Amino acid sequence: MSDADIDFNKIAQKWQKKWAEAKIFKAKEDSKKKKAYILAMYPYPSGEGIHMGHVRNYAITDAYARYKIMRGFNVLHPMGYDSFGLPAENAAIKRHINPKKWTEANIALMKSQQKLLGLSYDWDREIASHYPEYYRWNQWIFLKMLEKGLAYKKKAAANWCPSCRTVLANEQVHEGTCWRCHSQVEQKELEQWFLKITAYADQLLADLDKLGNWPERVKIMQKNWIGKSQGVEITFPVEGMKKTVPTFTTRADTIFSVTFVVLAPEHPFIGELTKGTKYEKEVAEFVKAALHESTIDRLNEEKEKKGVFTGRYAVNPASKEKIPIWVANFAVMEYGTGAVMCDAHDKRDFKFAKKYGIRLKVVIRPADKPNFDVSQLAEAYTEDGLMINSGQFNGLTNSEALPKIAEWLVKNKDAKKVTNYKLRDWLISRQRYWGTPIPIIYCKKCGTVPVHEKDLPIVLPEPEKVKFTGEGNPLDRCAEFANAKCPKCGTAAKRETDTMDTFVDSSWYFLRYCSNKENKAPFDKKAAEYWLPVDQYIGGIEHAVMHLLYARFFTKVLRDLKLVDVDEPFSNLLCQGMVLKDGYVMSKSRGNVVDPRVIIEKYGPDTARLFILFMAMPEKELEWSDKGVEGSFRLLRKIYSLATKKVSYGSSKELSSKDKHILSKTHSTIKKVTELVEEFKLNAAIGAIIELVNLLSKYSDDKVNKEVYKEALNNLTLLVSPFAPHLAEELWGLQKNKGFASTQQWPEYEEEKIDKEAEAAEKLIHDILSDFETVLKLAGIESPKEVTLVVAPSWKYELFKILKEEIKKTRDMRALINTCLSEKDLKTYGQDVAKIVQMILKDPGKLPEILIGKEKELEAYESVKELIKEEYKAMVVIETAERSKEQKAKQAMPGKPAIIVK
RNA sequence: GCCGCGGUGGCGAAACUGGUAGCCGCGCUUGCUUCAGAAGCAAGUGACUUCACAGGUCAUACGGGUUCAAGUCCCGUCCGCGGCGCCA
Repeated sequence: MSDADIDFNKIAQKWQKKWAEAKIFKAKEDSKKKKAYILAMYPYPSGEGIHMGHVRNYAITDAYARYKIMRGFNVLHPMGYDSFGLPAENAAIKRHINPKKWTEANIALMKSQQKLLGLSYDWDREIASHYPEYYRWNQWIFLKMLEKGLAYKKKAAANWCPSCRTVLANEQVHEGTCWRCHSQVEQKELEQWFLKITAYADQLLADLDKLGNWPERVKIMQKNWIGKSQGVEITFPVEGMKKTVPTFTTRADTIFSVTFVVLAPEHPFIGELTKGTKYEKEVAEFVKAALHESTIDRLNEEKEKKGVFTGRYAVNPASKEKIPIWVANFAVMEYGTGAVMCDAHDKRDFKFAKKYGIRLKVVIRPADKPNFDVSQLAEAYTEDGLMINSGQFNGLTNSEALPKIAEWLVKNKDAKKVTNYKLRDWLISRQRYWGTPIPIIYCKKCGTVPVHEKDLPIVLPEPEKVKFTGEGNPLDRCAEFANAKCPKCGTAAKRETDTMDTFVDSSWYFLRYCSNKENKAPFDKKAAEYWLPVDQYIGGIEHAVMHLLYARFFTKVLRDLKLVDVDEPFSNLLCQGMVLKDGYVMSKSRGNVVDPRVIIEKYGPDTARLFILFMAMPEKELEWSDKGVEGSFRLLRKIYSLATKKVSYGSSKELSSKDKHILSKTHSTIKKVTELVEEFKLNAAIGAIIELVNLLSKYSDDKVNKEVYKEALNNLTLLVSPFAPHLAEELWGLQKNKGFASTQQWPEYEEEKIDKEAEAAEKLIHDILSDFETVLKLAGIESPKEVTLVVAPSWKYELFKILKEEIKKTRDMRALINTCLSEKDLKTYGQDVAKIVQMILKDPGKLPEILIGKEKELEAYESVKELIKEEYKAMVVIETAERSKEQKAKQAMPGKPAIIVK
């Protein structure tokens, strides 16, 4: 069969069918087997189907899952769809498409593409979050949280388009205007539901330490997101009012420097402070304008800091000075108390004070500048130093003073110790149709009443009954849905029409896979106990904080509800780098999506998988290009033809050096690939496989030993299986093996068969011979009578190899140099390795014994000698290496290697 | 802006705890094979220097520093990507 006849797609279809028939990827709880739960983040079913980023995610996950299967694990490797979300509703609004049908068509599309790839999913466990059987459990968990006091309602701001009378997602706001009507977007306060993730802030922080196999960067991001800080809340009495303004600070050492206080524009005191004063109007106008800006904008340090004086003064509890109270856009209500004490040792405060001519005062000076004054400063002094202008604390360093001042303020009842977090409670209300209805009923008599558990699920009305105009929340206008009876008193009442953030869906879906058909609970407890935690979770780095933090939070809540017995959901995490196209993440809006089907149709799924894996290390970001995809295809074809090639084997029972080389390479490759897969360096694992393939194809005409060659091919097939499973199955069959390659035992390497020197020697022989043949050609000699080989060992290479080993052993370069060189030389040449190497190169006679490792090489030269003798019937003389001779030899035969033919 | 990550040949990229920078692949060059093309096989391929070999010089975004030794560690700058709480 010629190569052109291989139809990789046909092979793929054949084996996909066989796998499905034999149900080899069906996962079943089995307490006798060690389990491995391998999970790729479930995708949002986009209208574009899957793109190369998905292929990367699935190829990585599948390779690992298949590897684990071959390692004898009971593997759970499921797939599902994160099928609620805004795009479906946008499609409904813009193009009048039924969001449910749209979503389900997208799922069908994605699934068909995933099936093309031949992934080892247990499709019987498929889930989708828009199924009522799924989201009823979102509602159930919500009710449990409500019981526990972990769900509550409060006012919060949302983007509001006044002309569409609707809430907008950040995504729907373009440069401050509505995506549809381009009206100016406002911030509007609405009553919304929150989940109390802050109750778990400490645990979420502390348990990061348990996640030893999470990428460090993800843990750091989560840590910063939680943003725990210890500090004090200092109370500033307002002059002339029976009122105090509390402010949070971690820098109590600067209290004597505090010369003004600023309030966030949302701060509830503002009205009261200015009521009836001449400042009232100006402040109100400022507040109104400031509230149009988003929080990110306001915190942006480059953005202009703006503020307005309230006309009121507070008293600094430490210095007793009268200090002005301002309102400023850089203060935010969400952090601390919404009020900031400002001083000369903070960049932002300093700039603000300069701008508005507010008095500043320094309390920390550099140790070397005794006469330090605020007038000398162009910007804030934020370094450490000695305390000045701070009463009894003068002379201390500021880090010494900090706890003392805090203590003193607490003792005087001007402050209390508090722990502050940047983490805020999770706002889950969305004013949209395509999400999980929040199971709450509002009754005029009974107030806010949770839906009865037995009445779950609260099912969304069919899309046909809902109008998607882009105005307001469609559910509000659907009387059939919105009208309900109060679960308590039975009178007419209104249903909550907000739906849940889709991050709720994805916060526990990994549990649902354990028992996706369970209908009495979110999941079967026993099954979850068996499968959890997820042993390997794989997904994009873009989920480093939100999804991964919410899922951890849910797991802890479910643990406290005694539903699961783990603290953490994902014991190992791999964040794959993103696949970019033209510098950006692939997305429809950018129009840079690459459909994998183009590659699959042309080359088959194995090529597509192999190629994306081979392109880069999984963690690294990747700029997509299909340049080189041919290379992966060629590799598969090469493996195929290698496995189907008729080889005439040698008859000798003795293993030749080539056989030894093959044997060693086979086992060293098994070792390497195994280690690399464990480390997820899949690109390098494929590289190692390529080396073995190249070697086998090089030797396949050389009368190799049958057993050795067959063993190599069999092992190669198994090593290839996680990466190109269809091809592996095909070859497994052709090699007359039974069963599926996919379920075979992963090959074990035998250390004693690995002989690095045999591998190196073979390479050397090969190199010399090919050089020799080239020289013959160049010289126009057909049958030489006498051949002199002048062998120049590569000292530099040897030297560095040995030096490297020695350094590793001794960890002391100097000691090593001393054993190699005399004191005089050391002085002359310094301690630069390169120079030493040069010196040694110039005078090989000086080489210390450790540098001489020629024995194996000599053996190789002997082999060359034998081969030449056999082939050319010539007499062969070997002259070992003096550098001068090497050079002479090279000069005698310019352009080519150190071989002289007589 | 803040948090995190990255910047290495013509291209995708390797490099263990600092120790020969560029594994493997693509592309390219030359040769073999072929009626021809495709495919395949063999050799070469960071840049500069040199008739050429040997050799040398310079190279991991930029500028400094630590070290016998830096892609790797430290400081600063520039550029790119992700996240920043209603995209998922």
